[in-house]
Amino acid sequence: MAKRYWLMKCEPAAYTIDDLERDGETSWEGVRNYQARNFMRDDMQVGDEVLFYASNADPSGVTGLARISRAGYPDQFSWKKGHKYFDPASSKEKPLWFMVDIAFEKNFHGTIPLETLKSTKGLEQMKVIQKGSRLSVQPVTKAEYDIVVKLASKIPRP
DNA sequence: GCCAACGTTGGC
DNA sequence: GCCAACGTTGGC
Repeated sequence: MAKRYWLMKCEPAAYTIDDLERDGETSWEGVRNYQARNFMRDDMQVGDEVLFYASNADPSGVTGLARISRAGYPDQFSWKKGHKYFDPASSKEKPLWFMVDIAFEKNFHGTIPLETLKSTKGLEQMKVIQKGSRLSVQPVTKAEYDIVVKLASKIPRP
């Protein structure tokens, strides 16, 4: 299957691209949205490219790149009683939720703000710029991905 | 911190 | 199966 492209959101309070750079790789558990789960369970493949998006940030926007390093597998936190991601509807035998692993690829050392994404030609269809879009895992096209990577080169070096 | 938009739940 | 109530997301 051809390589796919994704955008994954995370609040800086929970995890940042700096954390991923330090860790090298991380698991992406805790997604509790069916649409997002389906993408992780059914469509994400090792090697797919990821735009790392910081939500609820100042400013919110894309802060780096990652790559899928493990395709969808059951979110074991969903059946750990007492865990914040516990869901009684999920079990080892019948997992309800899924997760993937992602590997660090690039730290922009800056942010491509949402506002820039909104005003950039070719990105008009991106879900993340639609008002009220809450999907935390969403597909992007190769063209969109390439445009965002190009925008990253314009972020001034720290 | 506010609040609009969204997804989910549950009563009927 | 509808829809009001609720909890959450996320921009500002």
